[in-house]
Amino acid sequence: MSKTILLIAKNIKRLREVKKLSQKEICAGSGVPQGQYSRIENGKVEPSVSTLEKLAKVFEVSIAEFFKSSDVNDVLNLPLLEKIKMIDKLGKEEKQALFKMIDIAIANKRLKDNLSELLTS
Amino acid sequence: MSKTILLIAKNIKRLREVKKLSQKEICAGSGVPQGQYSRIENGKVEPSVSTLEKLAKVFEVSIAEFFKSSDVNDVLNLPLLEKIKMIDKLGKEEKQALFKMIDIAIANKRLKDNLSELLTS
DNA sequence: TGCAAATATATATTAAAATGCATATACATT
DNA sequence: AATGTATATGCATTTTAATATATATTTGCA
Repeated sequence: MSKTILLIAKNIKRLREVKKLSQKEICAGSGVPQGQYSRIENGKVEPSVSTLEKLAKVFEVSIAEFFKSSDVNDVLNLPLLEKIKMIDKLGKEEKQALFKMIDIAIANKRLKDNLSELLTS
Repeated sequence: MSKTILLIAKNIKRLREVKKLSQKEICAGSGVPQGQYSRIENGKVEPSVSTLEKLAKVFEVSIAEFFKSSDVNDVLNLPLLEKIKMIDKLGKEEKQALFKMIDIAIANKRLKDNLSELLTS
C-alpha cells in the first residue's frame, strides 16, 4: 500500500469531518459516487487527478492540500530545498533565529577552512 | 482539458529544466517510460498518483509541488539559496545539528497550523 | 546541409480506476 | 429490538492510464 494514497485518504477524511458533512453530501456536491468515495477514504484505490479535482472543489482547498503531511517524520525526509521553502513560511522570530545559526555554522566552517589552508601551505 | 493536468505538466517540465536533465535521464531514474513521460509533460494524459510519486522522487520534491501554481513558488529569495549551498558544504555534525533545528521549527509551525485550523471550524 | 540526440507520436495490450447498481454492515435514535 | 441513516463492499462494465515497442518529428550542432 502506497504511503501517498493513505495520506490522501486521511486528509480527505479529515477535511470532511472538519466540515461535518456526510459522504452523501460530498458526493452530491462533487459528482463522485458514494461507493467510490468510500473506497477513497479508506485507501482502497488510487484516486485519479480529476477525482481529486472534484473533491478539492467541494472542500474548497487546493489539491496540494491532499498531499500535505503533518507528520514530523515526513518533514525529516523532505529534501533540503523543500525545508528551505518551509523556513520561508515561518514566523519572523523563528526565521531569524534559524538564519543566525546557519550563519554561525557557515562562518565557523570558513574559519576552519582558512586555518587548514594556512597549515597546509 | 483540465486546468490541473496542464499545471502539473508545466511544473514537471520546469523542474526538469531546472535540473537540466533529459527526459531519458528522468525516466531512467523514475522508471516511467519515455513515451509516457513525454505525454505527461505535454498534458496529453492525467498521470496517476503513483506515477507522480515516482517523479517526485527523482525531482526531490513533495508531490504537492506539482499542484502549486508556479508564481507562488518562485518567490524564494536568493540570499537563501546561497545559504543552502553553504549548508551543503558543512561538516556532518554541523549539518545535522542545523537540520534538527530546522525540522523542529517546521514541525512546530505545522502543529500550530493544524491547531488553529481545528479551532476555526 | 546532414547527422545524432532528444522529444513526440502511433498502436496494441494490460492493468486499474470509475461507474451504476445492489446489498451488506455499522451506527445511532427512539 | 426496530427503524432509519450512513458507510462499506461486491460485481459487471466502461474508460483510461501504463506499458512495450516502434517510428516519426524536432532540435542542436559540426
